[in-house]
Amino acid sequence: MTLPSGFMDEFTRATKLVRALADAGLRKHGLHLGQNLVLAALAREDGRTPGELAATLNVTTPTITKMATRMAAAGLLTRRRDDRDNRLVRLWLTDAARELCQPVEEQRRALSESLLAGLDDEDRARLIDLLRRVSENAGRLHDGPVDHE
Amino acid sequence: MTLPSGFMDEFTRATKLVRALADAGLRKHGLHLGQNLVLAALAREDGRTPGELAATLNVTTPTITKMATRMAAAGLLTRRRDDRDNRLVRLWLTDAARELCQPVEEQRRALSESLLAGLDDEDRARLIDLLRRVSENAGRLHDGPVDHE
DNA sequence: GGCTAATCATTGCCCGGCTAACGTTCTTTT
DNA sequence: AAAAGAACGTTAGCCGGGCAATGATTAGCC
Repeated sequence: MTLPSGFMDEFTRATKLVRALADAGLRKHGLHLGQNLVLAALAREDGRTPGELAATLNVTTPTITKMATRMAAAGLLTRRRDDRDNRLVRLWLTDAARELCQPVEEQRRALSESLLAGLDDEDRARLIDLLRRVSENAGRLHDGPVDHE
Repeated sequence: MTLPSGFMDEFTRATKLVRALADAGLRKHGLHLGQNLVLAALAREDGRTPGELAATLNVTTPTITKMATRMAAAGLLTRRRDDRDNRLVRLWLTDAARELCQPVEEQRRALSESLLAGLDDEDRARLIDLLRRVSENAGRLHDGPVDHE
């Protein structure tokens, strides 16, 4: 009974702090938090559609389109409609964006390392495993409860 | 080398899922995500100022004032200026809000339990401890790097 | 006492997330 | 072939987060 709902408290606290740090780190490269994800996804496979990106990033399509608009304005990507299916829009990274990938990834790795400072390999593996199990539980709750009321 | 930056990935994934579930849960009580925190803080001590709330919730003051505006519109709290110091604004929960406290807290506890399903007490304690250590690392990084460049 | 400083809250604008409504463009069906 | 349907992306509007600038009020220092 020493932890009534201590998990939620500690979790939200951690997310806020980590989020702030990630944002600060990205900002140094002229990126905003979240654009990181689009960058990485497109780096792995260029020319994806907003819908595809949204699915792989676990966000909604409107989130992607708005981010794409800002990133296009920032010269990070270009929009082009698909030739065969004119409903589709394909997003392509610019050279400028592609040059950001590596430093951003490095910065991300460094942040991860800093956050895990003091944890040995066993602790890290355990933390990741526990987070994964929480996510799995969350995923189950997502689909399951279509709701009684 | 099996986890290049697996922590960040798994962490952001977990935060998104947990956030979504918490939001859905709150929504059933007519609350929005985040108002929960204001509610709990005011329940513990009513009549606090936006600045105080912001400090305890680790959020900026504008975030609180905007949330206060919405919550006031929703009939959850009332604004009143301090008599002695007219700069200060004090926020007071309405009876309606106070009646939400317990069910919301219960719902929060239930969510926590669901998320931790399958984890024994030892795992839970470990997870919370690991999160705390991550937060501590993050906190240190927050103050420390006043930045070299 | 009066002028300057510091302290609050608020407002405005940005980013990221959501849902809902809309307009286009294929696909299917008939 | 034409009409109904499905699949996409975009827009609009909300909430929660941030920062910067404004305005009001108090505290401090002449």
